[in-house]
Parts: sequence; C-alpha cells; structure tokens
Amino acid sequence: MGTRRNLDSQTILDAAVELAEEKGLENVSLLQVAEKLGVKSPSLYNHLSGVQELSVGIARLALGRLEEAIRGAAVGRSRDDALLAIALAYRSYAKDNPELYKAILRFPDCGDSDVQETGHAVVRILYQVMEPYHRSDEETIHFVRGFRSALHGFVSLEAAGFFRGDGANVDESYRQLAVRLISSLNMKKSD
Amino acid sequence: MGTRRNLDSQTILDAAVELAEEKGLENVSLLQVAEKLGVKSPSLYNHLSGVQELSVGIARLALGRLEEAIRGAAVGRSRDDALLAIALAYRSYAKDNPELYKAILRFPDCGDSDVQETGHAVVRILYQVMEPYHRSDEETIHFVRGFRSALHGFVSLEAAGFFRGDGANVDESYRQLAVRLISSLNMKKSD
DNA sequence: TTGATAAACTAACTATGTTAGTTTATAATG
DNA sequence: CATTATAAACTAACATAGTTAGTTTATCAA
Repeated sequence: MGTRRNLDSQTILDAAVELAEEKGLENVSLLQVAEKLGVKSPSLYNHLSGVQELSVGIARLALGRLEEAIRGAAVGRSRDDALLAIALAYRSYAKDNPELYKAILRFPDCGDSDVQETGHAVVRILYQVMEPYHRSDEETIHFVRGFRSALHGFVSLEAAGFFRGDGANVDESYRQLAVRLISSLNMKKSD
Repeated sequence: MGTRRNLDSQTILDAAVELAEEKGLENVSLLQVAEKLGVKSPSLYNHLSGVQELSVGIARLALGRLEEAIRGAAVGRSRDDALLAIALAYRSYAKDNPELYKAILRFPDCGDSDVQETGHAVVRILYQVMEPYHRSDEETIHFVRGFRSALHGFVSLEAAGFFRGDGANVDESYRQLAVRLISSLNMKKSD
C-alpha cells in the first residue's frame, strides 16, 4: 500500500474509455474505473477534479477521433466528392464506436467549452472543403451548420432506434440526405 | 400519516414535469418529486415501477406536446408551406421547452418502445403532408427521415451551445437548411 | 362492526460521488 | 547517507439516489 507513481489522468482516461467500450458508457463510474486500475476510487481525485472531468475527457477524446476519421475521409478529395465522403465517414464512425458517439451526444449535460472547442475542429474541416465553392463567409457558415446538423441528427436518430420499423434502406436514406444538401450548394440562390 | 388516496401516476408525472421545468431535468429525482408531493419517496413505488418509468413518462409527454405543436403548425397549410411551418414549429418548441426537449434527447438511454411509438406519431404528420407530392413510398420515407434528422440535429446542436461563436444569424441558417431540403423535393431525380 | 385492500410509512441496503484526514513511498536536499 | 517534503495512495465517513421489505393505517365493502 501507500504510493505507486504510475497513475496519471491519461491512464485514467484510457481506462474509462476501455470500460465504456466494454460495458457501455452508462456503466463508467469512478468505482469501476478505479477497480480496473487496481486502486480505490478516492485515489482518482489526486488526478482529476471529479466525475465530470472524466466525462468531458471522454467526450473530447471521442470528438477528436471523429475529427481524425473525417479528415482522413476528406484527404485527396474535393468539393462534392469530399463532402459525401465526410458524410459517410461520420456515420461510419458513429456505427463503429457507439459508446464513444454516445459520449458526444451526452455533452448537452455539461456544456463544457473545451468540448465545444473540439467540436469546432470538426467544423473547421468542413470550412476547408467549402473553400473551392467560393461562397461568402456567411453562406458558408449557413451551409456548414446545416450539413453538420443533418449528419448529426440522422446518426442520432438512427442510434436511438428510429428508422427501424419502416422498411426502406437506411444507407440510402442517409446518402440521399447528404446528396440533397450537397446538390443545393451547386444551385443559384434564386432556385 | 397512513394513507391518502389522492396520488396516482398522472399526478406524479405532472409533478415531475413541473420540477423539470423549474429546476432542470437533471434534478428530477424520486426524492425531489416525492418531496414536492408531500410524500416519502418509497411511496411512489405504489404507482410506478421505478425511476425509469418516470423518465419514459416525461419523454412521452414531451414528444406528445411536440407532436401537437407540429400538427398545429401544419393545419391549413400544404406542401412546401406546410413543411416550412413544421420546421419552424419544431425549433420553436425546443426553444420554448428546453427541459422537455432534453427529455426527448435523452431517450437513447432507454430505447423504450413506447417512446418510439410517440416519435412515430410526429413522423406520421410528415407523411400526411408529403401526400400531395405523389412520391413513391420509398422516396417519401427517405425524405421524411432526412427532413426530421435535419430538424432534430440542428436543434440539438444549437441547444448544446454550438452555433454561438461564429457570428451569423442562426434563424437564417435554420431556415436555409429547411428550404434546401424542401426545394430538393421539387426537383427531378436526375438533377 | 369487522375485515380486506391499498397506500402510505419506516428501516435498511446498494451504489455513486465526494471530502477529510492519515499513512507511506519516492524525490529532493543538506 | 540521513532527513524532510511532497505527492499519491489509503481509510473512514457522509450525502444523495434508487430500491426492497416489511409494517401501519385509513378507507371501503361485506
């Protein structure tokens, strides 16, 4: 007993993420994380301020990985092609990492500014892709907000179990949504 | 002490909703609800099976009211006009009832089928509005899924505090998103 | 009047988050 | 090398939440 200098906030975060992926995000408690690390739960307080900090950490990590996935999808592509690739990568990430995506969904609870910062990083990629369209800043912002909202909304509703009963191809619904928005970019405003 | 026959599940639900609106959804606990009703928390178990049932009840009520708001907006309107009105009503509801809307957002946690049922009621209105467009069932489903996703996604992200830093009119972003999708309905598939 | 029922109660348990105060291993210093 | 300071672990304890079991009691029906 006494002291072992191996623990730090990164290790704790890693354990929490692992736990989330194993047993679901809702079962990530300081008790469980501490147990996983062979430590008593109050010991964690030497490295973090509370459970909220852990939640924020998970959310940030999840958003960071989402950003990576999106950036990876956009690389080597441009314009419509890039936008569609981003859309598909977004949904793939959510499907491949359901617990981490839940952590992103949960951020309304905390309203943390750090999380929002990481969220902006995702949006920044979209701004880059938008450049060749030569739209005004304002128009670009409007489009990016809408595009991101659509991706997020679809994936959230799908994760929540909607789109199950009515039999139509969900992949196709998603593709059409993305294409509708992307097409609208290439049209004159008057249309 | 002893017994008063006034309590029932509806009364409890009403108290919970009131509490949510007063102190935030995250502060709705059986303890607080019981206190508000002048009762000890175990007494609530005579009328409900647990806190989950209460959460589901709140979510269902919130979705029910959302459905009402949307139906009210669609009445007397048709086609593009109706769709836009629904979109605006959707966001208004979320803004006017932030705690209730949070309850809707939270349903991923439970995956309850009753909640999904009420969610479908919202979608049913959209199907009605879609009729005059004379699209195939499949096309209609795709569009409705996308449209609803967009509304939900935008409102969720807005509630979470995104769209704040970058200075562009948020109302306009939302309107444009709705219009983009609605316009895409009036186009040939080949476009 | 009496007895059954339903609704409230108390007591107690588990789990979670958290704080306070104690011990102890390592690192830093004389 | 001895000592001290620090940091990281510990134990103990408390609050709050949800929940269960078992008890009391008011009301309603026979």
